[in-house]
Amino acid sequence: MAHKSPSQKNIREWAAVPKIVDHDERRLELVDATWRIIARQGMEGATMREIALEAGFANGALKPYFPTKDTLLEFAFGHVFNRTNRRIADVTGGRTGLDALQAFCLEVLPLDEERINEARIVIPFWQKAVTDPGKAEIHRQSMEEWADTIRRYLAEARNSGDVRTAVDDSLLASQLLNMLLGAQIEAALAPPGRTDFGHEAQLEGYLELLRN
Amino acid sequence: MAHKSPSQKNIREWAAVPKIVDHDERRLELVDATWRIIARQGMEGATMREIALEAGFANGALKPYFPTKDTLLEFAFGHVFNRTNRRIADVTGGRTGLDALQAFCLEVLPLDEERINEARIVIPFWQKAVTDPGKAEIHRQSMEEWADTIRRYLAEARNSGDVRTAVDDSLLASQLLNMLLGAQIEAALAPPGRTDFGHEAQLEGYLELLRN
DNA sequence: CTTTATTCTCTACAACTATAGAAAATAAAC
DNA sequence: GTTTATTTTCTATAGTTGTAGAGAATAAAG
Repeated sequence: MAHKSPSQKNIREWAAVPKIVDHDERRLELVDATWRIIARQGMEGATMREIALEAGFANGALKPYFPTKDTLLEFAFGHVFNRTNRRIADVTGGRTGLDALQAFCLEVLPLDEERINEARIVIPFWQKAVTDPGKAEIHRQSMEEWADTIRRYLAEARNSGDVRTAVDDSLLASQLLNMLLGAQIEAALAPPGRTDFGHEAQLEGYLELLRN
Repeated sequence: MAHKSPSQKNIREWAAVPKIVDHDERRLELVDATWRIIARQGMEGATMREIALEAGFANGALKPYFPTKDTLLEFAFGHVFNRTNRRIADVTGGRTGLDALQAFCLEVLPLDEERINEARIVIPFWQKAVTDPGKAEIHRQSMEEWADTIRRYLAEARNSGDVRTAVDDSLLASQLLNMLLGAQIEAALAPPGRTDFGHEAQLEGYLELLRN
């Protein structure tokens, strides 16, 4: 515990109180700078110095907020995940069945510049995860959650008669999940500026397969 | 040109001829060592010193065979690609239609330890490709070739009546390709030792979707 | 102004990197 | 043995990295 409680700020009754920065907010600022660097220069450019510079600080200013680089990266990756999941929750709220499934996929697919950038961030994360069991576990858990979600929507779609294929739902969920991951790679490796990969049509086509 | 022609060795008529190593073969040795290091310790462990050690040499011994690290890595990545494509050619030879398509996919999927290791290598490659247009182009071209192959098999399968779905073949090819890429990620991030991810069943299920 | 706690800059450092190149080891031919 | 061309080791170098920590800058309160 290096910096008191991060959430309750400016609570001090007796004396000089020059505390200005909200540590949580600052952490998010730094994560945002990190995010920008990785998207622009790739993981190799994401040095502590470069991140600090991007955030408008000098070399050592990150230390009080992230004791180590790995802490910063872990936080940054987690933040992207959380944001994606929040967007998913927003978009699928109220929907069910194939409709919800489509909304879910459209939110995960790299369909605009922002989400293509996220794809450019998730690939370095995967590389780290290859040799970092902790990060691999984060990924595994996220994917399991997503698979559960997909299976739930598929079950609803079967009840309503929208999905009629004889293929097992668990297989379908795995297929769809892998398709979504593959789409990240395609988008992340494309030359900057490209935003159309036909992923919507690809998704439509897949959902069509499920209806038969 | 640092080391004469690499292919024609031991051709010398007049005097002392102590040349022993076949440069091409040595390059493959070094690439193999690199491959092992990346699979075991990840990309971060693949330093020139570590690679040399793994190959049984000292620090500077790689220089005559690969003038720079990037040369070595590019060659190593290319070698994995070529080997995969050679295996694909072996396995699909003589087959057509859905049969060939299945064989193709089963060869690309990470179904055994060796191909899971290849998945652990392709992810670092992807990360490099995110900021290295040259490597991205290698990937793009490979994927285009694979997509062509898949489309050819799909066309054959339609002619024979095996594939009857109304969904366009190009969309199907993209779907399948992305599924294959996603499977690489799943396998590469799994804890070492796991070899069964249900990818065969996933593939069977997808081919079943195409038949309807 | 002074006091005081916080925030940030700046310099320093040890570890590690790719790479270069001199020198030693090597092994065939004589 | 000597000669000779190749191969490999070894040491050196310049650059970069994450991290540490002293000190300066900062800003509110008295």
